[in-house]
Amino acid sequence: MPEDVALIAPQAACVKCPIRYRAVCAHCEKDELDILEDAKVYRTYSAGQVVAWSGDRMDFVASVVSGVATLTQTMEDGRTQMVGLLLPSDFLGRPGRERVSYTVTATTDLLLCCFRRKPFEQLLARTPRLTQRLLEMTLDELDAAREWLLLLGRKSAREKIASLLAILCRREAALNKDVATGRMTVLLPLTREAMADYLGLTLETVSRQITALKKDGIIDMVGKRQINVPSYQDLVAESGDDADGGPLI
Amino acid sequence: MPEDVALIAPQAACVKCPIRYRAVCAHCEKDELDILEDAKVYRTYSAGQVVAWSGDRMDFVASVVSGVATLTQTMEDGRTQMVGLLLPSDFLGRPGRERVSYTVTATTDLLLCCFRRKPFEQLLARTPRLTQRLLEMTLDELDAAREWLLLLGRKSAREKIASLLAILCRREAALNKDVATGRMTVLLPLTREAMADYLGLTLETVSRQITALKKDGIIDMVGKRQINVPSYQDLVAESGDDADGGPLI
DNA sequence: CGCAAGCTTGAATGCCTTCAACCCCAGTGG
DNA sequence: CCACTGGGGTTGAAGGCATTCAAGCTTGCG
Repeated sequence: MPEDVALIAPQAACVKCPIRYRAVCAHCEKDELDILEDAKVYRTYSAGQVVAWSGDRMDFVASVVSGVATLTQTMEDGRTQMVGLLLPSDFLGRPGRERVSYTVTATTDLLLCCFRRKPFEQLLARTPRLTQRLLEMTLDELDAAREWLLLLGRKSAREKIASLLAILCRREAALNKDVATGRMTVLLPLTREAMADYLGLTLETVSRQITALKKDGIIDMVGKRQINVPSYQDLVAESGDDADGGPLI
Repeated sequence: MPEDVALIAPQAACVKCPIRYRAVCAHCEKDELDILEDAKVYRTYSAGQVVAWSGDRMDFVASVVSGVATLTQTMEDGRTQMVGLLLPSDFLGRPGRERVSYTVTATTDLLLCCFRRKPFEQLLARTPRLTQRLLEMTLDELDAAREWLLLLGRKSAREKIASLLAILCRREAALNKDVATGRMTVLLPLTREAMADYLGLTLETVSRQITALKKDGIIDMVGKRQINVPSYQDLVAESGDDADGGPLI
């Protein structure tokens, strides 16, 4: 099998799914879940693999079950900006649109729970609960994008790095139904270059600022990818956000 | 009446509304429209007025009928980033959230078609068409936010200005169910400072780059606010986007 | 008229980028 | 076994683009 084709993985039952209550299917009842169960296919991608190129047809939408994927936009001269960071339970694809607008890349090994687009759209049309959940998730993503606009538009390189690490801490904590605080540790799912594309910086600047945060005791590292945060609050203080940093409810 | 309280304006019938087929109510049937008709109240704000401060309770959601509003985020030290630009037919507010996350400001005289939040949420819950329309609009806004991320993260000051003007040209054309091309003219709904907040620049840089585009014949101006674009294509060429620049469908 | 808000222009500074060299380390094959 | 290789990462020096600070202009309006 060619390396650039996704593997179809054996699939687990929805009721045992680790993202059962956080993904687009969160509020589905038994009968709706049965329909999704029949329509779904698991696919796996390995770190670095491109899931779809901008402009490609994509005949499925999906939930991220495990791993991390990014959405990126590239200008003609090669400048690249990440515009989406998809973590477990996040939704990939836009119902009603058959071509993807952004290049989708697996930055770690990735497991997607895929639904063929047409059947999924039909189910959407007759399952208000599903539409409502997707709306809720899209609104959350819009809020996240707006935080990101502030980061890109107004924050210094140091604040950008601290913000990204704080975001990863919060997502990590949320996975365990917890709240970020005190001592934390994060495994970076991104290369320095991907971090730079997220933050609108160069990879050299990312590297320098990580070194600076390390020197100042805000973080320390085990290898290149594991980051220990002695105090989440101190990290947030470096991010330029106000104390809680959490979204309003 | 104190200046900072919105005026309640006399309201027109929904069937004669200029945004009838583009706003959140676009796909509503007669009976659904009747409910909205009863629940709606028009409010007007004058240019510069704040509609709601970040963190305020807002007991209504609304459609922009005419005029322009912005959503902005401000850091503790005063750095400000615009995170939303609401033009006619755009939706304001988030169902399910009683406090606003961003400061909402009228940058021109503004007419809002307001719905009390609770009744609107109830209608949403039992009117799938309304939810679907709101989902569609939110997805469009997310796409726009992602274009914006590229702009803030990777474009030069000159490209940023050209991009903003091109966006305004496109929105202007869309109002007339048209497509931007050739000679265009835009009335800037934003001060230089608001443009700077949109673009992640200082107002001085905005001013300098507008002067530069003028000098290069990409635009010319009548007063400070009316911008003539001799060639929309030339403007887009300055924006760094590829030729069509339009979103994929 | 005179003021203030919005805007323009100039000069100096600084942050981040660019270009370049080098390090680290895991995987590979002689 | 170990030299080789290449991807990912770090560090240094120089330069550029946008910011900062400052002054002056334009225009609408009380």
